[in-house]
Amino acid sequence: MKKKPKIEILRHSLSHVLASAVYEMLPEAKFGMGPAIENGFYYDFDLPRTLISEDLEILEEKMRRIIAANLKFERAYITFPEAEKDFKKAKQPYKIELIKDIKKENPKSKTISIYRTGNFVDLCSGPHLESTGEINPASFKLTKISGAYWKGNEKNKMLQRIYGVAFDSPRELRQYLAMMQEAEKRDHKKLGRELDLFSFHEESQGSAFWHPRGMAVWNEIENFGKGLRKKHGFLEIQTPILAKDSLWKISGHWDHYKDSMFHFDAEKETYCLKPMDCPFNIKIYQTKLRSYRDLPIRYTEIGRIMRNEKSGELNGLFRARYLTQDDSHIFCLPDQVEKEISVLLKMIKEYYPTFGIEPKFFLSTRPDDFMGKRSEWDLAEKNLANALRVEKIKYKTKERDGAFYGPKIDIDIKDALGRNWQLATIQLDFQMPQRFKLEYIDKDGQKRIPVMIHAAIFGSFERFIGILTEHFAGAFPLWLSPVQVEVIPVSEKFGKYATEVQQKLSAENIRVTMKDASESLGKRIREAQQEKVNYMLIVGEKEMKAKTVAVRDREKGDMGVTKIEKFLEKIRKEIQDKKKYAILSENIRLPNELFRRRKNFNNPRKI
RNA sequence: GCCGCCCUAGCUUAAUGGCAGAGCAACGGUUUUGUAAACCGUAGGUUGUGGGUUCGAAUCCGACGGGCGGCUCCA
Repeated sequence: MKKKPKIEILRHSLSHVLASAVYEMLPEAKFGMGPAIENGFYYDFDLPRTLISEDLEILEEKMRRIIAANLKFERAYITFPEAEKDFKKAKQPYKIELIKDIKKENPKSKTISIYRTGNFVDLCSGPHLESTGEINPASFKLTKISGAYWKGNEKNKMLQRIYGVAFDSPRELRQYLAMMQEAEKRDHKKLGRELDLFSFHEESQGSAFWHPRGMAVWNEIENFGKGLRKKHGFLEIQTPILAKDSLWKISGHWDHYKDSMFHFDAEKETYCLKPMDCPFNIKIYQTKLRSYRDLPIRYTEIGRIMRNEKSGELNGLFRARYLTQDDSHIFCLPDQVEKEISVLLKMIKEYYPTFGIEPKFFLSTRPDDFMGKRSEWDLAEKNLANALRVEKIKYKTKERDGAFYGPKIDIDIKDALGRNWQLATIQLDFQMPQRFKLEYIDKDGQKRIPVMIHAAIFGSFERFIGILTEHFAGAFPLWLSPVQVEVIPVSEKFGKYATEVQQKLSAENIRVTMKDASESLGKRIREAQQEKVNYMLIVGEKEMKAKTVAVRDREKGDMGVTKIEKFLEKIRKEIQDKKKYAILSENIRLPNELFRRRKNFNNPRKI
């Protein structure tokens, strides 16, 4: 068995200490589970009263006292009947349930492990530290209270969960807390407002309103994605947003997702706003008889879809009710599957590095509510795994996380706060073609059923732009930037020349603005910096006479004077290269690194 | 949807049961600026909405709306 890293043992031990402190405060507490997690730990309790945030301070204090008392984590093994008896006596129904579960999973094992510290005893597989004294009392902190369903099941009772963060040293804890504070500054909802990219309104919950500057980013991404698809033989289509329920009944979505589909009745029919594009793509496939020679057919669509996500699940651009997918559907022969998947994987490998984002691959396997035959699923999962192997892609498996109609390869990425979000997805589907009775005429003149592949390269425009905004902390690389250049005349006398410069750039499709001289030069530069404009062109007496511009780089500051044509040439190349700022491109994977760099990098002078 | 927290001007916020106040932004004027905040003034509020408690509510209580952090879900 792999030995657990020390930090994990520390975190796990702290969850035990937390439970012990809760026991001290509320002896009638019923205990759930308390594991170590990334950056810390939590413990679930069924308590006689609701916790408030002051309770966290009290509990922290109690924990510190337990640590100071240097109590031993005493381990003992007792038999299952003994365990059941003891925890029954202690009125711990959740522990009894756990004991029964463990017995069921390990019918051969005779004993079960418990831990004692002071007069608190908990069921726990360990390992823990030797004693509480090994914990540095300044290297952990209780952070939040939330609800959590017992065993993660919505139908079970909701328990109160206490979260804590913990590190080896107080220094690391301080770093982590500071980093989270920094991360809040790059929250896409905040930056979206500050940079005038998009807004949300209570009348249209969960749906972004895109402002002109946000559309600049959107359009660049759209064009980039379309270009990539065109290169790989995809044909663009567009389908409606509305269809009768009959279509969704055939596809199976009605049965699986009726509650989270928007639908309404009109003229004795029920209509649904589309939560998916696939059935519509299928309708286009079905408009003629297809030959094996026609396959693969690769459709791509900017799909505007609506899902009635539960209100508590919404989260800015990351989880929206109205979203826009960069959707693709491939209809192919069974022996073309692996190659098609490979092409999609290649596209993903080509796409993400452009933004300095490293995709993390997951293979999601057959869920419990799957449709179709096990043998088809086994084959589909094998196809996906093979394609991943051929492309030499490292991946992890997400057991039972596939779509109801097929297994999938997902690409996840972390946001500024370290939360994972799914972006790309490739789904292999033998079910929809059967349900919709799709066919093609094979070599031998027989009708056969094609295979369908669903894929999105970056998932949704909304989520992807949200991730990008946080990734770059709003300082977009030139090709994506809402405002690429701002012309700033030193005084009104040079307004005419500044306009001339602006027009010259604008004619080259550069996104350029100009600020007239009603404010001081310093202030206008400051504003442009805050708007994260990539280049400022300052023009005055000297520049006007010599037909030059003084270039100020958003990151590097004053870059000296140059001819307009020369500047144009430089940025044209920078845009073409989709050059990214190295400093900002790696931050998502390296939180500590990020914090250090941000300090140096985002350097508005202290005012 | 569930648990907890939050909502004061466009933004950031002050006032914790007793006159809703400031900074930035906006607008008007003066200034015409050389690389991160010129100066003076004006306007902007049913304190998310609608109830209750109170002599008196931004403040206390419950309802609704919206948001945030979790949970659940994510085709």
